Amino acid sequence: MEYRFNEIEKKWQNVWREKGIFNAPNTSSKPKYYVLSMFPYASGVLHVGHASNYFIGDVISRLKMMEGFNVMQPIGYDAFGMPAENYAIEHNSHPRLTTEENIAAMRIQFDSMGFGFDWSREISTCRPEYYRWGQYLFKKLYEKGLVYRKKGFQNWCEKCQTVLANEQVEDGHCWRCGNIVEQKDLEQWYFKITEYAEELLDFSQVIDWPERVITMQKNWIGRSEGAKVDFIVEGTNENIPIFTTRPDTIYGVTFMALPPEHPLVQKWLKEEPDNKELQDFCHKVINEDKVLRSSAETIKEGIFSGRYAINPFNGNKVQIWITNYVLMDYGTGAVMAVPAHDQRDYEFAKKYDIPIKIVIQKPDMSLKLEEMQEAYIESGIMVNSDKFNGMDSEEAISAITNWAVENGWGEKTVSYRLRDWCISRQRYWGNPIPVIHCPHCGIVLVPDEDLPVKLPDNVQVGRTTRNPLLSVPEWINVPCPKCGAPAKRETDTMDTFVDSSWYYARYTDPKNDKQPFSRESANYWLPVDQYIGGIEHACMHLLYARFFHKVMRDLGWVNCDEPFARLLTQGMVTKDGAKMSKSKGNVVDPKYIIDRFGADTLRTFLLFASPPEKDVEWSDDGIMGAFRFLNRVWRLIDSNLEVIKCGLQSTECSDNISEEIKELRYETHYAIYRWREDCLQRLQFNTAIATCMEFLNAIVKIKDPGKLNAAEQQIYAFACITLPKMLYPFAPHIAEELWQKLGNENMLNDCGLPEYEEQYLTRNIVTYVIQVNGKIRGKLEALADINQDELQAKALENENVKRYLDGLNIKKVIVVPGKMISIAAGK
RNA sequence: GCGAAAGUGGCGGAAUUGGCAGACGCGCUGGACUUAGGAUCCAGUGAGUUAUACUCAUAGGGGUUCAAGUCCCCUCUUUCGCACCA
Repeated sequence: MEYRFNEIEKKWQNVWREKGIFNAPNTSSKPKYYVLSMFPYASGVLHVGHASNYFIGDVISRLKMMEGFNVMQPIGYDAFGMPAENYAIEHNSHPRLTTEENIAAMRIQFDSMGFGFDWSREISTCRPEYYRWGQYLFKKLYEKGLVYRKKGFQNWCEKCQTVLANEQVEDGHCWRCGNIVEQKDLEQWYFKITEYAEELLDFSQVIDWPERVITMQKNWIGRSEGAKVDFIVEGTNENIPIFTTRPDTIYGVTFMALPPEHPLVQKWLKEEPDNKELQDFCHKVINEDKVLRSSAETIKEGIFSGRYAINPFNGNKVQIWITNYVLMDYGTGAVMAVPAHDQRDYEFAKKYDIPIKIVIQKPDMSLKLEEMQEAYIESGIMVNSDKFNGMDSEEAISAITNWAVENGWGEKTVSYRLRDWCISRQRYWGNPIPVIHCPHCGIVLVPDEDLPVKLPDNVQVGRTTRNPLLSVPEWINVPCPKCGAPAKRETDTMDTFVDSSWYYARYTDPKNDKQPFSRESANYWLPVDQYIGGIEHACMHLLYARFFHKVMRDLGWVNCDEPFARLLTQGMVTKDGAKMSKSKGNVVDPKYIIDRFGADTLRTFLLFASPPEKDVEWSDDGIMGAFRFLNRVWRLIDSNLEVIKCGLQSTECSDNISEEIKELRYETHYAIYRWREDCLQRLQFNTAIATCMEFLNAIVKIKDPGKLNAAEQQIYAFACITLPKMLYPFAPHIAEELWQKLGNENMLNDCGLPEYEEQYLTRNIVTYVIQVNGKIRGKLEALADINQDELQAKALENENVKRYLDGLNIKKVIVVPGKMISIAAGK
């Protein structure tokens, strides 16, 4: 019978569904294992690139089931957001409809690929049953003081008509549409992720995260230790706190640098409305592109404020400059400028003829002001620094900080590059922020019993460039929940990254309508044992989710410290060297492949082509290779069915076994051994599949199994029945079919992992390589347990070896048991 | 500029602790067979050389070692991340 993949795949997909084998119970005698692949955006189409991500999770999930775990592998949809809204606009429809249509289409696609998802846990972030709890979480965060509103200059994408978080700005462009990001002064909602900065730097509770992701997050959070020091504005009692990582250079301060956004500068602007130069400069800088402005290549500019600050350490009076190179939202938003020892300050001082003062000398004291071409930023010996002179500058950092603390001028502090997370978006298709603005009571949270704040349906998306919610007065105008006075709903919706920051926890209890999830479910399943997703989320989703998880822990909802114990960042599928994408027109539709070769072929090819974390280049020829392989497996078992079944029943234990079959027995157990290493220890599925192929080649070498004696048939049958087991995680349909054909009544997820026997992992005859002075000069076959002297003697008898030893004295012989004999010889 | 990872046949990729470099697959070459298929089976396939023998070969150069793709030093290239964060 030929390999009818279409029939087989449908058959088993139905069986799996009917038996519900992938529906994980929330209680079990088995240990739990939670496998999760980052949920897809509800775009309606899965190309093979998406599919390959989920195949990795599916392999792990099936392996863990075989291993005896209670495995949960849920799936859902990230369904809010601009692409869905834009898609609806293009199709002149409503995102609710188009999104649900998309989800239905994706479900069919997922099913056709044979995924073992627990469909009973399916979620979609755009459904009120889900987003209701996102609003509830927002309220909890608000109550904990982790939510605030702030007016300020924001990343704004004109095309998407919304603000963007810093993480969503890539090289000055919108991460979604590529439009140039502008600055707009807006009042926005923030989550205080910085409150958790220190803990987010701690990765001690994750097991197997790629070092790369950890480094990226650490850099993104950007912890700097330093000091805060107060400088007083001369003649006033106004204080300018500065943050510096180099307190050792404080005697070298020759000016102060403030950004135009600094509150003091803003105050001076009000005091001097007629100072045109000052007004113009500040206005110009504030409106400059933020990204451009914060680029190292931008020319530093500034204007003297006419005011002076007093250095508390020496009483020196220094000019206060307003500049374009200081950022308001880092540190204290003010810099003590030390041109001699900071390159940026140096450039600025040179340009505006501000004095430069050396306070750190090179160890050889060779630093001269006249010869300086750039700032000396290394450590050295303290000079011109009063009582600290002669001290090593590294030591001076703490000495000077302590001195400031003792005198009440400053303190030791830590600054982070990480900014608070701006979560408001001026778009319709997102989770409404559950807030009502009352003219009397101010910001009022929507009471729990009124949740969810549902998105109004009667919205014409695309009619206006403004937030469509602004055009629904019956939705906006509500009585204040506190005082009953006419009030207005918040029209901002939440960043979709909020929705995806806690979905992994919702899966543990997806139908709960009393709370986001029960503690029991969450604590049973969490943390996610294996998370799988793209590296592009290193500083976005993965950081946000860790933040949310820690907040939920502090709310007492979950016990563990981290959401994702192990993380695998999978590579993408490329075609013609580029990432598959609709815009590039290089997508491959899985349906096309499945119709022609089956899902098992698609899975096998993608998993075989490269290790999971590396990119895979799409190859039509590669598909053929995988297809051929599965056909060979099919033919082997299908055409030897009777012999195998007979062998399986045999209990013959005679020693009358040919060398050929002994070799097969060795190959079988060795294949199992390697497969287990690759699958369970290294998660290297490409080599696990290669092992399956080699194993098949080894079995096929036995030409006429019908002629084997009973003992041999038993070994042969064991090999043949092991192959479907090994194939199951990768090509589950064909594996189940062959398993059943061989007379098994259970299912493969339930039959345990293939087991090897230690005694068969060694061959009795081993090939030894003989090296002379590091070069291979011969080989010999010997019994594995041969003694060393005998082996050495045999090696020296080899004709070719003799030739190369001619005229030389043997100096040393090294025997590597079971592998080689290395002879070192010389004159 | 700083940091990290990587560099192996025509291609994708193997090589567990330093122990036969190129597993497995693709492609290619030759052959068999035929039910002419998107077949299948057999043999070969790093380069070089009169070769069952040898030489060279894991980006390049040096080193350690009986033995190096693997360890150490230098150089080059590529990819990724960060890049006025005081």
